[in-house]
Amino acid sequence: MSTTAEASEQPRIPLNSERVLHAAVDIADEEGIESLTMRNLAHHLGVEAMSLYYHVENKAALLDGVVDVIISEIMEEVSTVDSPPPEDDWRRALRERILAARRVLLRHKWAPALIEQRSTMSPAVIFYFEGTLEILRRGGFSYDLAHHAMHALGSRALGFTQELFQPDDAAGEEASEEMFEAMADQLPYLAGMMIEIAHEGPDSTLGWCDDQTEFEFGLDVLLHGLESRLAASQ
Amino acid sequence: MSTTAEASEQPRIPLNSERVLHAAVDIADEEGIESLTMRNLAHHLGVEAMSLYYHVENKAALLDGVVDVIISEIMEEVSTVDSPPPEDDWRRALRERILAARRVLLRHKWAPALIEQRSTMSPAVIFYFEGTLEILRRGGFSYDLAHHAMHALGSRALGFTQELFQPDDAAGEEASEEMFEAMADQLPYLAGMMIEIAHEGPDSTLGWCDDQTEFEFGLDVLLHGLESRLAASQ
DNA sequence: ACCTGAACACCGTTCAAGT
DNA sequence: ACCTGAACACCGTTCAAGT
Repeated sequence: MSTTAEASEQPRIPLNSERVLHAAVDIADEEGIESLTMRNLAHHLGVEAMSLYYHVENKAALLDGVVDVIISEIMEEVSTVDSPPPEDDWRRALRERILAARRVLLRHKWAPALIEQRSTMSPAVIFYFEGTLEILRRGGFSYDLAHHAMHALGSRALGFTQELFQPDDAAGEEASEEMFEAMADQLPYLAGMMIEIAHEGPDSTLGWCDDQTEFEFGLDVLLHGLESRLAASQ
Repeated sequence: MSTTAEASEQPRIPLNSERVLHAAVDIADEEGIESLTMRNLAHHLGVEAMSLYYHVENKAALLDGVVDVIISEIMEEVSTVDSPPPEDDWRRALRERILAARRVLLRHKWAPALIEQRSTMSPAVIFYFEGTLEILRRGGFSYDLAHHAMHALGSRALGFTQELFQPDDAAGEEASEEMFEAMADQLPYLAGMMIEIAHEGPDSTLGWCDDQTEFEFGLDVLLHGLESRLAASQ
């Protein structure tokens, strides 16, 4: 799948932008997004770096294309869930849509940061939000309230939220804990929380993003709050 | 303030890490974060690039230091607001704290992305969250619920949320609109929303982040939702 | 103690050239 | 139509050396 193409005698299959983009996703998945360089990508495809520019305008366009691949994957995943019609239960329909999107991002942990970074107004992203808006409208939201709701959801609508501290390796976690202990006497509330809450191991699922239960808690708080607004508007 | 130090006959004031970090913030403010390179930073300080490594371990440490400068500025701003004691009105106290933090980020629009990117568990960040947790506790939250609440707030607790599409220049906006119009017939809900909602000009305040009214809407929805949870827990 | 110059290993990208 | 090689203008960083 992602084996580096070796110099072989077989006639070379010509590249196309689709193959380039999927190879880019594979590299990000397996080696991390920081390894996604033009030179490394070319190497994986058994080609010189400069050849990529025939299929992709530049690196920025490559990254936009990668985001599109991920969003397309999200669209596919979202289309497989069979929620109740939004007229019956918009809250459940929206919730399941968002959790489906999240499932895809769990397979590509580097993707949330990239999606935010590039804030791409691509067709794929637009279509995704069209579907989200449809649920809200069919659930009874005015355009105005639906618009606010989508802003309030923010990146959560796509299945992720950037969590502040989430050490990405064990070393980082250890360092944080040491620092924390050194300051514990000046941090009565945090210290109290640490004592009371069983720090239940590495449940974090989306890299430096939140883990599943926290994501669902925050999502449900928002959905509940939005429901109040909807009720007040009707 | 940020003028490049010229070759002058005055005896050179020796650098220190504080001056380095503040110069770095100035560069990010005035030239954009992408202009914050070791070489450019050194040039602004009238020094060779290699000199910086005497005061800062490497670029990663520089960026962590820059984040700390911003968080310190937030701490200062937050300390100037005189909210009611959280025992009387935790919701207002928390709201005003968050909006104060946001005011600082509006002065450093590049900062939210950097803060997320580096997810630094620095003393400054920890102290900020200690203060947030204090409000929740004194407002009646259990440690467990307060913990969930802080996750639910996420980066909003620091005064920002990363909005998905927010074109950063006029050209980008125009391009998006063209694309949108080309697809309008396949996007009935988004098209309907566009028609109904007056697209009230460039109100966006935090770069590709949300504008002030949307931020407050989302914040209030969350605070309301959290209040429900609190009431249910008491 | 503080700063420098040359050099290295990387980037993305251009341009003219090959098949 | 598709790919390449050499070169350019950048990065962050090392290391040995200067004052």
